[in-house]
Parts: sequence; structure tokens; C-alpha cells
Amino acid sequence: MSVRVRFAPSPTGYIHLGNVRTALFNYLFAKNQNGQFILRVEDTDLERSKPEYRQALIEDLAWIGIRWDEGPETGGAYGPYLQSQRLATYEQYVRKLLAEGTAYYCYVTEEETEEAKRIARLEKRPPRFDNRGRHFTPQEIEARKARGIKPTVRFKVEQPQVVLKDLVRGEVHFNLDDMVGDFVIVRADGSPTFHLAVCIDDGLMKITHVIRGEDHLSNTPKHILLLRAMGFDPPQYGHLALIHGPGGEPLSKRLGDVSVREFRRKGYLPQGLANYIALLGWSPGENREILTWQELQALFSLERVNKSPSIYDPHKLDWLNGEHLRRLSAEEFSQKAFAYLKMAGALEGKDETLILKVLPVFHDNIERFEQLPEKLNFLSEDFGYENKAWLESPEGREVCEAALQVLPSLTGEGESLYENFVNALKPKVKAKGKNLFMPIRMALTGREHGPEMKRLFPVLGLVRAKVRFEKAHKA
RNA sequence: GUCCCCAUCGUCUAGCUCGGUCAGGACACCAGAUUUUCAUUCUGGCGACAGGGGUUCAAAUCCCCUUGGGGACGCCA
Repeated sequence: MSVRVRFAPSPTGYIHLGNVRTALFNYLFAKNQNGQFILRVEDTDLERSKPEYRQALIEDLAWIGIRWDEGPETGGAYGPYLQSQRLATYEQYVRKLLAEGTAYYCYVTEEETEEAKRIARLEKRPPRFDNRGRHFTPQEIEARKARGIKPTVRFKVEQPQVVLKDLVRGEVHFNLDDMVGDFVIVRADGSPTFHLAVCIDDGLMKITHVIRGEDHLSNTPKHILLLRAMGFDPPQYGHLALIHGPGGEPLSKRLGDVSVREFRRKGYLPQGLANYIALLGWSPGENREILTWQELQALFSLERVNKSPSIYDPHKLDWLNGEHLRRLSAEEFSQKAFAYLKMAGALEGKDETLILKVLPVFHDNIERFEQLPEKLNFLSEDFGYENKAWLESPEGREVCEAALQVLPSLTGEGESLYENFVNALKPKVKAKGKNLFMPIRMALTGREHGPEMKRLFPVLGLVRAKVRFEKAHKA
């Protein structure tokens, strides 16, 4: 039987590092096994689900390079892939469960269960539902109906001992008696809960492996019971330890800066981010770290997934992204960098041809595209000087004067243009070494640091050089 | 509080299945070399088996306890 996995996010916000890692592991596992990857949107929480988040999610997933075989807009043989469109199916199963007596209408109100929980907590007991609604007499039920109470549907937990053979954790034993009571599968407003929808969908969509975050571990016994009650063979489960922020805090608390959108905005390469994320909780062994998408796919295995939680380290992400950046050809680098600048709105009012020409010069200088616009400031004529001292010194002034004399008769192409420039300059000035070099850099770029002058100089060209030395001379 | 999971450098990890390694790599950090600057690149350094008990000739590796961390306990997913 071929492997079928799914990534099933709820569109209640932008996806973050933890979510994409789950998606990525599912995807890599499926592709490694020659299986299918399904995208399913769990939008049963009408309150919080938003269509724009669904769109964002699809974009972000596609951006990083995940391709789904079946999904909301893609379609597939087991659709629809939006839970909000599967309500009729859920109702059928609920009717069946009700008819078979494995589920029942529960007339206990939300307020009552809240209150019971509060008291349980106070008395330091597990805040477990006591199944009281299971034993209401027909009279009680009538009375509650008369008061306008709408029932929920609860699943009867009758075999509380569940053994799970988790693909990453091994055998895990649960006793639902000390965890949960009968749990809600249909809310009082008639909408299905996550538990119901997931089980029906996983069953119907013939999902073979469920790879998800550890936060779902304790839901798994419920799901296994539900699945069995509905006549499905439960899939295999693998629970991934969670990722934490640099301070050790849960990722959800810092959603803003760890969302995929934010990494996009900062100009990370999709393959750089994917590579880094893959290394959080997984390792191919043999000290390998820098991996292409193809390599990730070929090497991935659940057996090598770690059980312990990991902390996200922005430094290492930057380093790894830089490595991927440097592995790009000059053309690819320029093209992607340019696309980023355009997207970031950093091109407005700028000389695009000139930018395209300098871009390759910064290939080794950055680890993400976000660092580019600031480094490109010197292309505009109105830049200021980071350190005027290099220009104001007698030696600096002499360099500027000599440069202006030499410039008109300069010839050469590419790097040799700069060499000719410097060679022509040398006999005319006393300054040498740093004292010659720094005034040139300051006059031409306004900065003390930057890429090699021999590469920058020909890109700027003689006309700009003249303007800049004139300006520097007056400074 | 109850249940579940986890535990190797500051961080990501290899090694654990099948006990015998100077416990390896990478990021970060520090020092040096190259680069007339910066970045890149290269070299070196710092740095860990949470603690305690077993089992064994031998334990990072197997077992138990403690401690620490995480997760769950919703009519959220």
C-alpha cells in the first residue's frame, strides 16, 4: 500500500517554523517513500478561521517548495479538502455512532463542565469530565430540553487502555481514565470538533501515516478509539518534539518573528530555510549539514528523527542560508536578489540597470537579501560619509585631486580599469597603503567597508567616479 | 495537581539499537593567516555525556531513582 500523508493546518494565523517543519517532514517522508502528500485545511473553528490565512498558508507552503498531490485548489480523488465543505459526511458518521450507541447526546451545558473543571482544579484533582450526561434519565433530558439546552454529542470512552506504537517515540501507553472522560465530537451549535473531523478525514482519505507535533500526542488515544469505532484502521503515528524560541519559550509566543512570511520578508532562500528546519530534530548523519532539496528527499527517514525538543537558532539559519546563497551561480544570485529588491520596494527611484550590474559584487557579502538595500545606498549620489577624516586629511585631499587629474585619460576594461587607475594615481601622491586606499573607498562609496574596489570601480564607471571625487574634494 | 514525553558542548547534533571512541562535526565565541577595508576562505582554541545508584572486567550507551525541561488535561486545532 502506498504511503499517504497529510499536512492539516488550521487557517487561524500565519504558519511558523514549527508548522512548516511538520509539513516538511511529512513531505520528505512521503516523497522518500514514493508516496503522496495531501494538504487539508482544518477550518472547523468558524470563529478563528479566515480565508486570507488559508491563502497565505498555501502561498507560504508553495514558496518553501512543498508540492501537494491533493489539496483544496488542486483537487484529488478524496476531496473536498476543506473541512468546512465536508460537513454532510461528518453528519453521516455521527448518526451512525449515535445509532450504534458509541456516542450520545449530552445535555450538560458548557457552564456546568467549566464549573466542574474549576472545582476539580481547586481540589487538585485531574479536571476530567465525569461523564454525568451519560446517565441522565429521560425526565432530566426532557427538563433540560425544555430549558432550551442544546446538546453536544459525546463519544463514549469505554476502552481506556490504549497502546500506541509511535514511529518516533516507540511504544506509549495511555490510560484515558486519568486523562479524559467522554469527549465532545459535535458542539452544541452542531459543528464537528477537530477530533471527529480529523478521524473521518484521515480514514476516508486513506492516510497511512500521521506525522504531527507532540502537542497532539495525548489526543492520539482518543483518535485511535474514534477511528476504530467508525470502522477505520488507525494510521501509524509519529509525534515530533516541539521547537522552541532562542529563549526556550514556545514558538507560538513569538509568532511574529518566526512566521514563514517573516522569513520570506527577510530574504531567506526557500532551500536555505528548508535545510535549516530539516536539521531541527533530524540529522542525516555522517556530519552532513548543507543539503539540497533533492538530498533532503533522498536522505530523510523517520528513524533518524530526534525525540527531544530543539531550540531555534537564528545564527545558524543565517550561516546556512549564506552557504546556499554562495552556492548559487552569479546569474541566479542576481536574479533572486533583484526579485527580492523589487518585492521589498527597494527599487523605487533607483537605477535598475546599475543595480543589476553591482549585485554580483555582493554575492559573498550577505547571508540574506534583507541586508542588501542598506549596502546599496552608495549607488545614489546623495550618500553621506561614514568617516570624513579620510577625505579631510592632506593626504586624502591630495588623492582626490590626483584622481580628478587621472580620470579623464583612463582606459581599460573591468578590473584592469581600476588597476590602471591606481597605477596612474600612485606617482602623483604621497599616500600609500591604507592611506591611499581608504580615501578612494570613502570618496566613491562613503563607507569604510565594502566589497573589493576593483570590482566596484568598473561598475560605477568613470563619469560617476568623477562626480564623486569632485564632491569628496569639497567635503 | 494528574497523565505522557524528553535529557551529549551556550545552540543544532553524531555516537545509544548490538556496552570497549582521545565522546566526532557544525553554528556561535576567541586567537591567528589570507584579503590594502569588510565579507568570503583557511588554521587553531574554548566547550558536553544533568546527578545518584545499580548491572558489568568495562556504561554516554542497559536498568532504577532524583532533578531539570517540555507537552497535554477545551463545546481550539
